[in-house]
Amino acid sequence: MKSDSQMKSDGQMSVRVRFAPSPTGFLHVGGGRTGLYNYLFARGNDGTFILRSDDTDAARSTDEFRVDILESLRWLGLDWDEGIEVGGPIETYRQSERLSRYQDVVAGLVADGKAYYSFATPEQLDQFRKETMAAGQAPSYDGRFEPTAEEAAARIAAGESATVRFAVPRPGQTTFDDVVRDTVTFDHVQVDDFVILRSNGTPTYHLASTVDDVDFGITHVIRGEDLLSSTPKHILLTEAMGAERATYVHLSLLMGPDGKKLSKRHGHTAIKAYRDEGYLADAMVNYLALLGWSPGDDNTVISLADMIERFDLSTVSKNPAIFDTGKLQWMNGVYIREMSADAFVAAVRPLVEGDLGRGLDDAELATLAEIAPLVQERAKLLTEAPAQVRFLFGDIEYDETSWDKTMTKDGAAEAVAGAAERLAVVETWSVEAVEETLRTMLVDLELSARKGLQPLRVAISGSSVSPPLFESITALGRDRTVARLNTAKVKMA
RNA sequence: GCCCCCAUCGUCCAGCGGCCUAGGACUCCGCCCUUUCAAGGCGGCAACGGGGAUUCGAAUUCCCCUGGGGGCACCA
Repeated sequence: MKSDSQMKSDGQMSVRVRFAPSPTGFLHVGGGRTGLYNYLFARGNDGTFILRSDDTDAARSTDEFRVDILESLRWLGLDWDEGIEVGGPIETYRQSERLSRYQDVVAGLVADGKAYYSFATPEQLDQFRKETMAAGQAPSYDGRFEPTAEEAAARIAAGESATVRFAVPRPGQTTFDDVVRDTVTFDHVQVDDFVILRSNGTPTYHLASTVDDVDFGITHVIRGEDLLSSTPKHILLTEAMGAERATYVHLSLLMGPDGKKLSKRHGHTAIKAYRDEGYLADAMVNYLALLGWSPGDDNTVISLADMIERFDLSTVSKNPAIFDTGKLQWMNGVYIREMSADAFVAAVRPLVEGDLGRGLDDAELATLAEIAPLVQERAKLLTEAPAQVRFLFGDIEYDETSWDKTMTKDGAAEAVAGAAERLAVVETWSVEAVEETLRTMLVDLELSARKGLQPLRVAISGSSVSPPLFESITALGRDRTVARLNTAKVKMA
């Protein structure tokens, strides 16, 4: 099955991994992490990262989800070498387009006696499961209600519909060495004779996924722990096809802050929701990588290149990690501060324009660039930026609490009036000149920095919280600064 | 009910028989810096789930218990 092209020059089988989401939902953070681990492993081992669409469930798959998954992956920067939209040696990477291949495999399995037509009714199966469970046994269906092969063939020939089930060999057991979980064994009495082909002729997940892993030459199946107990089915199928089993790697699942399975009620689970909230892809990737893996030393902020170099599947943690946005937020702040001012302006500009409801002209863009470094230091999320720079581009509203807290204090009126007067006549408008002017004023008026400067902040920005004052005033410009000071002065009188 | 997996600070990780009076990061709390808010610096609180066993020695190995998670579909 494995072709020569998959062999590296040193004779080692080259790594081929796949990320195979099904378009029945948005790409969520757990999926993102699984994709990332596949990506890191492939990149670090000179391997091939494949994106496949496990869309055998036509009823639940939608184009909206298909698009979301691709966009989310691209946003994260997890580019794939083969698969959806980029193509490769396989004709198609969509399972919905490989139906005949699955049907052929199933036909072969039936011919070999490794699978059989099943006519058991849902009611029969239901009752069987109830009874075996009540009897303290595993509710695994073993084909006990099925007719003989000859009879089955006759009924099929007569046009009756049936599912096809894989005949799990019993007694028996399947053991495999999972890279993160070590040796795992399942007794076949725990494994159901699972359906591989539905009565409508479409394959189930187990069949399609296994056939594809074999056909695509997947060497390492890296996926969520929810599939751990399905692995015997996949191994049995693989070997029934005469193929060699892949190496399995089951990643623990992501939990919500309450330790329960991560779900909507914990907040956003969709990757793109984080983008929209103002998270940076780099921060997200860094955070996700550390949820279950560490580079081994004390580093927590680590570049993608370093991650690739140091990532090691065998050191991935076995225990489920809680997805906690607190640390993600901190990390996002770190990444925002690391951005170049240009990159930051580019990222934040649409947000600012959206907030203003209009575009920024060149002069305003220059102002934004000027203040950008100061905003970067104060933002944990890109989406916080608009509120911080709003006073530079639009009309201000006074925050009531801020006003009451500062403008009614002793010296506030004098400071505002004095600043208006002095700033109006500053010769060269610069941060240094503004600072010098105002500091001189503080001395002249015998005001502390707190008493003399805070009122100015409220006057020009509307709030007692803003980027640093001298820079803000400088960026605002002389005319508007003086106008705002005068407006405040009138309001205070 | 049955099977499988997991178990170190509130959270994410380090630790792979002695280097552990258990280390780092986030959070939280002090202090410093300071025109606000941040950022930064310094310091602090905080954990090996319980019980056996092995061993000269156990967070590290084994067993049991407890707790958490996953699975048992014509979903993936």
